[in-house]
Amino acid sequence: MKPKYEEIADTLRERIKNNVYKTDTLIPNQTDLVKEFDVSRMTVKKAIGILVMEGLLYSQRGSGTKVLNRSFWDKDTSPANEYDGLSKQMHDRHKKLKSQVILFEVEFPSKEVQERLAISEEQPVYKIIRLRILEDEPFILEHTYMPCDLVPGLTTDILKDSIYTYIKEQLSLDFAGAYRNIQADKSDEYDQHYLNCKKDDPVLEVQQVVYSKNGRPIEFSCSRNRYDQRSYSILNVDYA
Amino acid sequence: MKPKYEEIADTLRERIKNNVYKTDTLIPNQTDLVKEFDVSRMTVKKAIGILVMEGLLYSQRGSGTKVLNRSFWDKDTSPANEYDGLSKQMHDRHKKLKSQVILFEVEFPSKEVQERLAISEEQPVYKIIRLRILEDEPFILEHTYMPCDLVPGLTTDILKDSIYTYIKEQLSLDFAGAYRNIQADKSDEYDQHYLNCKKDDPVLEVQQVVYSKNGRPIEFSCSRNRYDQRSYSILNVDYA
DNA sequence: CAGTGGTCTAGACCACCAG
DNA sequence: TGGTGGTCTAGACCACTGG
Repeated sequence: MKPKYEEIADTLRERIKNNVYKTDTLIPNQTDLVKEFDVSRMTVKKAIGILVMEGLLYSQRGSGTKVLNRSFWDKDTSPANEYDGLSKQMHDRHKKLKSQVILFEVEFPSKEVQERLAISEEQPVYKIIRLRILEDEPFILEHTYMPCDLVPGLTTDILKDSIYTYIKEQLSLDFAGAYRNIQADKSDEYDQHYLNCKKDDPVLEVQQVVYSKNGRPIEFSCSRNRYDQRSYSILNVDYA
Repeated sequence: MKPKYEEIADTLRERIKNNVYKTDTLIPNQTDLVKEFDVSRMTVKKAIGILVMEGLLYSQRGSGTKVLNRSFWDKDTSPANEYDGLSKQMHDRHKKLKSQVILFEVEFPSKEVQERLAISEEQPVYKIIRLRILEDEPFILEHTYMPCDLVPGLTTDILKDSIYTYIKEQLSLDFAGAYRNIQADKSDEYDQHYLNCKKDDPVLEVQQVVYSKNGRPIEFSCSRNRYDQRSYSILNVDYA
């Protein structure tokens, strides 16, 4: 059962997308929305707060809540605050994503992996290297580590499809959040070979640790992105 | 006057920093905090929500609210969701930052700048190029555009110091949020000259648009960062 | 000035996790 | 089963914006 404020947020989001609430106009005030949805004002406000965070609305005390023009971001960039997996992201954009499994094995974790996944050296981890191919062009070279006990039953078939879908739907594990670090780097021979890039092409490296809702890190990964194919975007709003 | 929930959030943050609430232990439950601060539970919850967003606390229904171990992020990375300006960020870390003004002029905006700053072609903008030097090493080459009418009275002296301090303290303008895009790029001759980097060194490029609280974009800038000196970090939490 | 959103209260019920 | 945090209400007062 979804909370009411999420339902309301979904409804409002839909209205913005369908131009029921037009860009640069004010949406109905909170008292009217209270009447329409028959909830208390705190609930309406919380729903609006979500859309403010998403950059769709902007509230100003004294004047009202305005629909923002979001058109010019949302291009080919990846929102750096989503971590639902590449498969879903590309599926939503109707892009064709394939994954080539380069390596899939089990090992004891190195010092760094132990730290990132907060596990001991005796807890085995999957080590996965995948090449993600977008519209038949090499795109991202992805090194992933996951604790075996948290993600049992992984197979090559799953890796070719979507790990995240498997985790969510088969294992019923939810994500609580993620920590990411983004930097530029020179490409090494490995990158050049798989990403099919030139010797002096840089790569965009994204390291991330994803946490599951029970508090344990579920994934540590390092993505080497073709510099000309991928960029990250971040929207930041001073919470209202 | 700060809202109560911010005051409480500050207090709790302080306690975490001072180890009054220790890592991996539970903080007092919300009913106890209600008694201590003599506020309603909604207010306590909102305060906790802020710290959850900051990655300091983790709440779980049924068990309590735990202090997280934040130690291993927060190194030399820059949080990608702060935009208080480099001067403040480095001052907070006790790093010595200097700025060399390479260009400071006024012009009519190009098509791209018009779009980003949401202004017409007749509204003049400042065009600023600064080299930011950290601990006597070139660090970032920064191209900035700002609408003249929003930021009147800019001088070279201000540019050498901190634009953001000037905007906040002298002009009393507050920021509402920012939008950023991060990507890797090859360095051009301009970068190589000023950042003192090699021909095959990549750069990390960050474009950003900062919005003021009245809703207007106040800055459009493009930072070219030395790839070996700077990375961005993002913490993402599914709002609780 | 009227109207807006921001904060806050004092309750209530519910979903979830532990022992 | 007892205790936790998550949601929600029906009010209230305040701060700010705009005419």
